[in-house]
Amino acid sequence: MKFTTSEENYLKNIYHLQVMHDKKVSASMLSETVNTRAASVTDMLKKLHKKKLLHYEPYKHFHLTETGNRAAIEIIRKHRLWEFFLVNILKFKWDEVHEIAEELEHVSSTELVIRLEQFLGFPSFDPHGDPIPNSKGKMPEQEQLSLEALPLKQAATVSYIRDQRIAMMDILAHYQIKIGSRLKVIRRFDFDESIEIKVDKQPAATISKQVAANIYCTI
Amino acid sequence: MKFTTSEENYLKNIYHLQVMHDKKVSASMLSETVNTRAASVTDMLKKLHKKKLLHYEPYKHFHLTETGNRAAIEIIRKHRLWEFFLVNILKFKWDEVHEIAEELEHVSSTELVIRLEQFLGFPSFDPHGDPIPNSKGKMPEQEQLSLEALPLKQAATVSYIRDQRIAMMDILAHYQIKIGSRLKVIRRFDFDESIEIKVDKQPAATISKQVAANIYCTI
DNA sequence: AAAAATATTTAGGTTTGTCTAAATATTTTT
DNA sequence: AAAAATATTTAGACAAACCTAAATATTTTT
Repeated sequence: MKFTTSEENYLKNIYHLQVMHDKKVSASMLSETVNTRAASVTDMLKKLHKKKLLHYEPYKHFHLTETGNRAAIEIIRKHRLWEFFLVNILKFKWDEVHEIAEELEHVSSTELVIRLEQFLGFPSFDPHGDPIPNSKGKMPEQEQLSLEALPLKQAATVSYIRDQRIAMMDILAHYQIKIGSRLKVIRRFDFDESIEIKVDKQPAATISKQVAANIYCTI
Repeated sequence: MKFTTSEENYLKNIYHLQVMHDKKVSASMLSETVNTRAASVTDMLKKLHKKKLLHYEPYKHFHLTETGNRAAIEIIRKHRLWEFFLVNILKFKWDEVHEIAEELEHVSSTELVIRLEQFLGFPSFDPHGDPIPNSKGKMPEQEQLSLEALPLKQAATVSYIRDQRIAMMDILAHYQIKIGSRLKVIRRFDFDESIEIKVDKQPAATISKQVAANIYCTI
């Protein structure tokens, strides 16, 4: 199926909002992300509904159909592959590529995307660390970063502990860190490479390099 | 200046028609190449005129202004660079890339084009042999092909005669071939590698391989 | 549970780029 | 040079995607 640029932008943004807000997407949220007045959003929601891309009833929350979801993922796939291309092949900086990829993602050829992906070596993550779905729409497993590698202030979810011996578990219990905890690195101290972190709603705490190196998380 | 996709397509097509028909471009010709009814073409001509991209007066022939010309060349430049990319990097066949390049040429970032060109090694000709203008809009010298290499039915202009001895000149005079003649190869005979050509408005004629090899032309 | 605030939709417009049909110019033929 | 043919423009519509203002639903507050 082929879509207009506008339809594609709506699909993509609905998808992102769904992921971020647990399927509960409202017209006003969408209105903000697509930078368009609510009344216009309503028009488009009806259009997407008529095309069976969206489950939608007036005044209710809405969400993508299976077809809509698949279409959104294809657009996101293109966006991220182009970002990868722009940064890794054309040597743009990672913060310069978003706008350009916003245009490139609407180029329609499927064959182009397949060949581009192949040329790039089937990358799994784009330069911002976002996963690149494969041609079947499957997202790769989230990349895991140790706390040593996690960028400052980047919120993350603890997903894996490498050294699982009791001594390590004691420390984790002490700081109340567990799989699923949300945390961010606030500061790194050069002297001993210790790092200050904030876990969930607790006050900030400082952990050693050895501990940090064993905690992995996903962004 | 930024243009809509539609404006860009008109600019590009006017440019091509101008080159092919010596500045004498008519609305009906354009109507054919942009695949749009004449009435719609008129609308766009007025719009381009108002934007000072086109010299235009009702019922008269029209031609691009300097600004319009420059814009058209920039679009053509993008088209040809992308074609080069598609064929030489993504390994498409040369006859598969036109449509895709028609979309890519409208991606607006100037920086993208510059980096793409650099990545590709500043190519001078696209996979179809068409010249790629540089970032200042200058076309490289046309690639010259001998009649032996000229694709069947490809219209070309005679630009150079390698062997300029009298015997050769006699032959050329006989066939009324001179620098600037328009010709195309109609047929190649396997037996003696002679080729049938059509020069200007004359009836078809057949020339030997030796003669063909000495006539160079540009597409 | 009523009032107030907020969210969403409807109604009626606008712009861009297209269309058809009719009017008008220009060019070609006789 | 008049008639016929062809090319171009004008007039009036339409779809897509947006807008504002007003009407209507829903949610939150009191």
